[in-house]
Parts: sequence; structure tokens; C-alpha cells
Amino acid sequence: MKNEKISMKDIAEMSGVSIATVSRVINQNGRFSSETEQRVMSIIEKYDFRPNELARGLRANKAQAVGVIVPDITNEFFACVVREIEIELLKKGYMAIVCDTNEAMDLEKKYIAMLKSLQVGGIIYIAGDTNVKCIENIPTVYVDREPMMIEDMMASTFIGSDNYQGGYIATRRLIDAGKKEIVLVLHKKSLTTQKRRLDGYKQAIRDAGMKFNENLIIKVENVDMDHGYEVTKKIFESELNPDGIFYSADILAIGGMRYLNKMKIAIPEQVSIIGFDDIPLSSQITPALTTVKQSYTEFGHLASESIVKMMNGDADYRKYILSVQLVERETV
Amino acid sequence: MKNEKISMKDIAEMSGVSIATVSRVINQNGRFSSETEQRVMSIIEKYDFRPNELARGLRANKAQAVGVIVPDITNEFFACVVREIEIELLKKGYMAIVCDTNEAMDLEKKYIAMLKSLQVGGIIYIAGDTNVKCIENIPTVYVDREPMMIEDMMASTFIGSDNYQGGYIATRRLIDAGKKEIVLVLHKKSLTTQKRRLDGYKQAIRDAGMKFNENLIIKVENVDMDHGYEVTKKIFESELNPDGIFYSADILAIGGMRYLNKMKIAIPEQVSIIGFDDIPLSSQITPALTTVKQSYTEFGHLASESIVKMMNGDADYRKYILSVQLVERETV
DNA sequence: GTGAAAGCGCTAACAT
DNA sequence: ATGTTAGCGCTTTCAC
Repeated sequence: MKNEKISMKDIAEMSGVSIATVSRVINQNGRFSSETEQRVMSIIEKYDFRPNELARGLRANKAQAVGVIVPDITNEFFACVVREIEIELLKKGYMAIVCDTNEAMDLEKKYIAMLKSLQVGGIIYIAGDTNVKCIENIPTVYVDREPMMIEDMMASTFIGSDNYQGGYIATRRLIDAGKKEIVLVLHKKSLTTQKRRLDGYKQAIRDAGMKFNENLIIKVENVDMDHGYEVTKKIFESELNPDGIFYSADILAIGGMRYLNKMKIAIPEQVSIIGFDDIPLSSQITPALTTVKQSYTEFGHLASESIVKMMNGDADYRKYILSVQLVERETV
Repeated sequence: MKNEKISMKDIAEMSGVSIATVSRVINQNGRFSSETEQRVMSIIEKYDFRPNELARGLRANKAQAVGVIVPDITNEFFACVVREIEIELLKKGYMAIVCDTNEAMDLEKKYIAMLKSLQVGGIIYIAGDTNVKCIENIPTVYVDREPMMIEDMMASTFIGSDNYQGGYIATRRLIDAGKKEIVLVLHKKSLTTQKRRLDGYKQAIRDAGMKFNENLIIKVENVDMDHGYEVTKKIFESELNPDGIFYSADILAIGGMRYLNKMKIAIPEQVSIIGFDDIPLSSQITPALTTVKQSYTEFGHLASESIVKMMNGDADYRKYILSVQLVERETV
């Protein structure tokens, strides 16, 4: 009940060895006899002792932790990526410190500062914007959203999907379904992800011999279900009359479908819908959402792998562009 | 580019004062002239210096951080609670360290150990189970899921919803809609939340002069959409023939609705559905889910408030039982 | 194989 | 108003 906090010094005294030896045993740094090891270990277990990570970190000049910056933890896609990262990092002996910025740039800055003062060894950064300068003096892996590399370009790692390909196959699918007026709903922020998807869209349109129409590209302020609903309402209340909509995120599509359902617009007969991400939810709604799958498992796995390498000085500076697949369900 | 890490010692040298003075300025502990303050501050800003939290924490014998343990970050309800907590804690100058345990008890133990060795000042604990012993020697706020208090009972705080009331009004609503065979889908784990909702259900049934039927209580292994689907399938493939289902979580209900839609079972004409939580998603699907609302905002707010009080020795040992409301939408 | 001791960056008690 | 210094718990050189 009242275990006063125990330190290595206490363990040392109780085992009748010096604190240096205790340290060696704990870190398995050799130079101790196996009898000593046994004795020390048994005391450690008896008191359930774990070394103070603050002191360790101070000594090592960095914590056994990595910061993870996420723009929106309530978006199932990011939540899944984060879970994956946490699990992987834990396996490797690191603690993940997750910071949800709610897409606010000022919070992002604040969290980066705090993470630095916490002396995290690295940062996994799912940026809220692309005008971010690279984080300085600390290993960083950029995930999903690629920052404008100002300088430092070669000293960083990026993990993202093939968004161009994603934009292309989604649009192509809609064209193949005979759709003629295809709206693309994009996130307003200047994200490379959005730009690439647009490029893919354009190319698919051109390849089909159709004419690219600027007015069919609609930007949305925020990526959530409400904005998906509102933008769709706006579209149908305008002079546009699309027979296909490609949303840049599943949750936008889900919000949009609510509007279509409400207005009794048949999916996919009147309007086909296609999303992006393939969050677990997308297979659950009715009709189930056709979408472009990004693998959050791979994102998380690669990100943790990569940041740990970097922290060990094992530079891993490159871009990983993961391929993307069309998941056919019921909305096209 | 190559700013070597700067410490208070460097700041002190550059400002021509002692490191103690720098410390006083930073912490606004008084006993320095305003000229000194200006000079020191300007250097600090120039170098964007922030004190090493590891060293601070070591000195203070605890970090300016609180651990947050969550059973499932991909569940929108918990994600929303976490967001709220993070924001509130940041305002108060604390860092949140979020640990997603994915409903695994062993991970939970591991994370608690890690948080302790990180010397967090407190823990906000949304337990995965109820058989948890209280966390020892560290201020803890239990949220949503109440642990069996072994000892230590009076030295802890709990924040939860009025689950009995929630169970009652949901069931009552179904009864009022004329439903006769009402299934209750519960989480299998021994959670007090589940038990209370069951109690509310029973009471409502009895109050209506109906007979409680044990067979109508179905337990589910895990709370996610897939389990919602599967359990609903199982129900309709059994000899049961419910005209109302009360799911103990919105995401279960959403999975269940997929099955009903697939089988062309009309909601709410043939079967009425009611959920629990009121996650943002529930208002977005078609038909929109009738549910019992728990306020994640209040959860998060109270939890952060309370843990900070406790860490300041300002004991706040009590139970907060938040009231709950029926949100009428389209599935009843 | 083991121990003594320095020092990581900071705060606070004690001088002045 | 400011400086000196001990010490938080740990790792790691350097002696033996």
C-alpha cells in the first residue's frame, strides 16, 4: 500500500552490490556474475522495480519515446493508423506520445515544442497542412501528407499512398459505369494528397476523351461527415447535376450519402458514389461504400519501423509510395 | 540548422547571469529585477529555448504529464473523449500520454507500468474490465467503467453515466412503441456499465407488466461493427423473433442494421433499434439511429479537471454520475 | 566482476 | 536581487 518509491540505490543496498552493478544487470550490459544477476533480479521482481525513465532519458539525452502527431483522431482512418503505430512501437520498447491537433496548425506547433522539450527521440508526423517546414533537429517520418521540403529534404522519410493512381482508378471506375458528370470533392487545404488525386482524376477524364470541367471540382473546408452532407446539398442545389461523385475521404462520402438518402436520390442508379481510405465503417453502411483502399496497417508498420531506424542513426531517408486498390461494393 | 541543444546554462552565460536566475525568470518565481528579466527573456526567445522536461520532472520527482488509458481508440466515442481530455489538459499545462489498449488486459498492465516509470503525475483510466484493482500510489480518475474497488476505495474518483437510467429509458421507449419481444445486446465483459443497463432494462420490462425473459439477453465478445452484425445474424437465425433491439453501443447497432438492411427487414416497422452513446456517426447513417446520449464532452472535461485537482493534492474523491438523454431519431 | 564518481539539466535551499 | 551548490535517478567511464 504505502510503497515509497524505490530507486536503484535501494535495490543496490538490498542486494548488497553497487548501484552500477544493478544498472548493468538491468540493461544486460555484461560484467556481472550470474549469481549477482540472480540476486539482483529477485530483489527487482520482489519490489516490482522499474527504472525511472525520466532519469534514464536525462542521462541519455533523449527519452525512449516517440511523438505522433495526428490531425484528427476521431477520423477512423487515423485512429487505425495510430493504433498500429502504438503497437509496433511498444514492441520495440518505445512509448508513443499521441497528439491530436484537431487540424489546428497552432496546436501542431505547440505540440511539436512540447514533444521536443520532452526530448522524444523522434516524431511521426501526419501533418495537417503541407506548408509545414520540416521539423528540425529531430528524426521525423512524415506520413500520408507530404510537407513542402524546404531544406533538409534528404534527411527525412515520407510514407504515403499513390494518390495519383487512387484518383485515376476511382474516376475511371465511374466513367466505366457510364457516368458523364463526375464531381470531385476535395479537401480545401493545400495538401499534396489532394493535388495528386485531382491529377489522377484529370488524367482519367482525358483518357476517356471527356472534357475536364473546373466547376466539377468542389473544395470542402473540413473533412468530416457534416461537411460531406453540406457540400453535397450545395452541389445539388447549384446548377450542377452530377451522376457520379468521388469524395476524397470515406467520411465525406458517408455524410453525402445521408443527403442523397434524404432526398431519395437513388445510389447508385441516379448517382454513383466512391470514397477514399476504406475505413472499417465503409463496409458496414447500406449501401456499402465503394472506395479506394489505403492500408493503415502498412502506414503504421512502416512508420514505426522507419522512425526507430532513424533514431538508431540508421538513416532510412526515402519515400515509400504504397499502392492503392479499388474496393468494389454497392455504391457504383 | 545545426542548433546544438541549448540548456539553461547556455542561456545563463549569454545573459550574463547565473543559471538560478534564469530558472527564476522562467518559472516567474520572483527575486529578479525587471531588467534582468528582459535580458534573459530576449535570449530565451532568440534561441527558442524550452527547458528540458526530463530534467524538470526528475527534479520534481514527477512529470508534467498524465497518462490516459483507453480501451479502443477506433471507437468514435472514446476518440471524442480523448480529444476533449487532451485539449483540457494542454490548457492546464499538462501533456496527455494516450495509451490504446485495444481491450487487452495485458497491454493495460504494461502501459500502466510504463506510465509509472515515466513518472506521470496521474492517470485517467477508462478501464477495459472491471476486475481491475485500483492503480496504486498514483492519483487516478476512472472514467465510464467503474473498477471493483478493492481497498483504497475512498481515494479515487469515478466519472460515469447513469447507465441504469439509460437502460430504463431505452427499453421504455421500445415498449411505448408497442414492441413486445425486446432483445438487449450487451458486452460480455463484466463491466458495471453493462450490468446497470441490464438492471434498467429489467425494471422497465417489469414496470410495463411484461415478463423478463433471460433468453432475450445476448452477450457479445467485442464491441465493434462486425460483432454487431454477427450477433444480429445469430439472433435472427435462432428461434428468437424480436421486434425491438437495444444495443449497448451505437457501433453494435450500426453493424446490426447492416444485417437487417441486407435481409430487407424494415427499420423501424418490423424491428426497432436503439443504441447507446450517441456518437457523431449515429446521426449520419440512414435511417438515423435513435440512441441514448452520453456526453463525451462532459466526460473529458470533468476527468481532466478532476485529475489536475488530485495531482495538486486537492483531493476530489467522489463519484460523478452524469445524466443521460434519449435522442429520438428514425429507428424506433 | 565490481565499485566510485562524474554528470545529464534542472530547482530550491541557503548564502550573500 | 543574485549566485553557489546539492541532488533528483540513472549510465558509463575509469580504476581495481
